[in-house]
Amino acid sequence: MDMTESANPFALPRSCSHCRLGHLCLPRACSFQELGLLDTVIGYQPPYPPKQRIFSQGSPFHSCYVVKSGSVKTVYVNEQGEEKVLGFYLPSEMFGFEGIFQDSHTCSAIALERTTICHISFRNLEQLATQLPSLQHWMFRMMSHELNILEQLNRWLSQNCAEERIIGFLLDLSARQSARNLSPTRFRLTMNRSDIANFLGMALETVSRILARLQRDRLLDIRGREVIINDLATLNRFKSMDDNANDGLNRHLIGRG
Amino acid sequence: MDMTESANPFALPRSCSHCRLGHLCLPRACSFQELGLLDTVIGYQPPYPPKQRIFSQGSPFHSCYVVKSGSVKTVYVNEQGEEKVLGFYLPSEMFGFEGIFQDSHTCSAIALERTTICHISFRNLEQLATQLPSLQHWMFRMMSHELNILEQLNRWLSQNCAEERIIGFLLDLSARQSARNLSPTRFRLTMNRSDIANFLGMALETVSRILARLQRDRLLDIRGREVIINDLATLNRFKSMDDNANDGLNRHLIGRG
DNA sequence: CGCGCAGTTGAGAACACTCAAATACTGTGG
DNA sequence: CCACAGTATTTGAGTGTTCTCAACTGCGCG
Repeated sequence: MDMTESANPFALPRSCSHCRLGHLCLPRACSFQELGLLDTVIGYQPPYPPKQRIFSQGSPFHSCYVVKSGSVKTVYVNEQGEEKVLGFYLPSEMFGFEGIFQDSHTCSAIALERTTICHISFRNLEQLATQLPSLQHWMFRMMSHELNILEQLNRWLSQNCAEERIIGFLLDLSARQSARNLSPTRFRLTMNRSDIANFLGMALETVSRILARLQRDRLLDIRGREVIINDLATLNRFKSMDDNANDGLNRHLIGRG
Repeated sequence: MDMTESANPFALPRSCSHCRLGHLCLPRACSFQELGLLDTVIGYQPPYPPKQRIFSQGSPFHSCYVVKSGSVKTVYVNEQGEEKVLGFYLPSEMFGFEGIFQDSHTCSAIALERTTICHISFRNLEQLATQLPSLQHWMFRMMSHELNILEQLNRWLSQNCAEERIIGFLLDLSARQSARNLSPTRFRLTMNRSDIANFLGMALETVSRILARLQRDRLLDIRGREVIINDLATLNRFKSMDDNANDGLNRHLIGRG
């Protein structure tokens, strides 16, 4: 215990100033002098174990959240009890501000694995934002970014066939890996087939079949949840049928931040 | 010319303080004393004729926009030149802040009929927001609202069959009519079948066929673009298969604000 | 070692799509 | 005011992607 942050990804960071993800996160909006102020709005919790909820649909909105390590899915449950997976969040990605509007969360957030989260008091963040115009602007940009991602996802889901959606999903994950300096061609899916299918609006059997086909065509290798992308170029050609915008921070081509 | 605002819906308003849509719009965020400040960030233009663009995909982002009268669609065009209709906007509804993130618009906005628009300088609005915390909060809420709408739309598009999507679309329009004190059961579609189909992610023939079926079942009457909803209760039963959130301001059940 | 969950594979059915043609509207000019 | 061109909408027939149901395999954990 008490290892340095870089040695133990689950260690609680002392401060935003020392966070390795700072270049992708709130500190980006602040000058060096302002960085200390961020720590006044951010809280830390011990890691969440797999399947644990960070917040629940309908619960009061107090905070936004940033994934520090691990991954998270957000889920909406309707009156019939049917689940809809709304998105997946990887380290440095922020979620929870869907709750601002109604002052309560419209979905639940659930850890997909052992996951560390920074909690950002929204009330305090808002107050700080009135004093730091660059922070205010950064927040508007983040929310606008989320809008862009959702619009792109809408396009994706309503215009593309099952195969294109799956390829887009994998390439999105790949790009988000890259943004964090991880391999864009080798990674582990932290969600199961059912979550992927639900997120992409198709049957889980379809996901399975299409992944098998892509593997047969040697475009990728997938064993369980381990993915190795063999032919990024060809896959990109499938995908680039649609995309030309929203690459501002080299994140989230489709899917969620 | 120079008629009072209520007599001529296309007359340029003198100020937000006198706008009939104030209870649904920015003035809602301001105290009486602050109302005057709003006028410093808002500009007016002569009405846009049908099919005219309010802004174009890729153009620099300067303003957000509110529909004062008429209606607007937003459209994304991909590399192949295929269009995707992203949303429809009715009076009091705000659009354009998808452009904040990249500082340029990621879609085009096009008037569907003769339409009056209020232009809100975003730079000025941001500056004003640092001085009026309630305005800042209102903006966060509006953007969060847009997120809610898009997430709901995502759910709708990926979980529901064609018939349910069309019913949801009509009921959404109906609810938005209500919010402006117009009849929820009789209204005119300002977009063509192709736009509806594109927005809902289906073929226009499917829209046509399903509307014919709903008419045959006496749930509604539709002649061209004139809609009369006969059996709101039954239609709602179809739709309420899914919804229980996002009714905060009694607007946009699906579709866009 | 076996139970349970996750994932794969197969067969048949259904919904929505495409192509094609007919009909109804809209706006314009004579 | 009517005729006409062009567009919008409806309707039909056949096809295809994806879904559902069902059985089977593999993996992890107690």
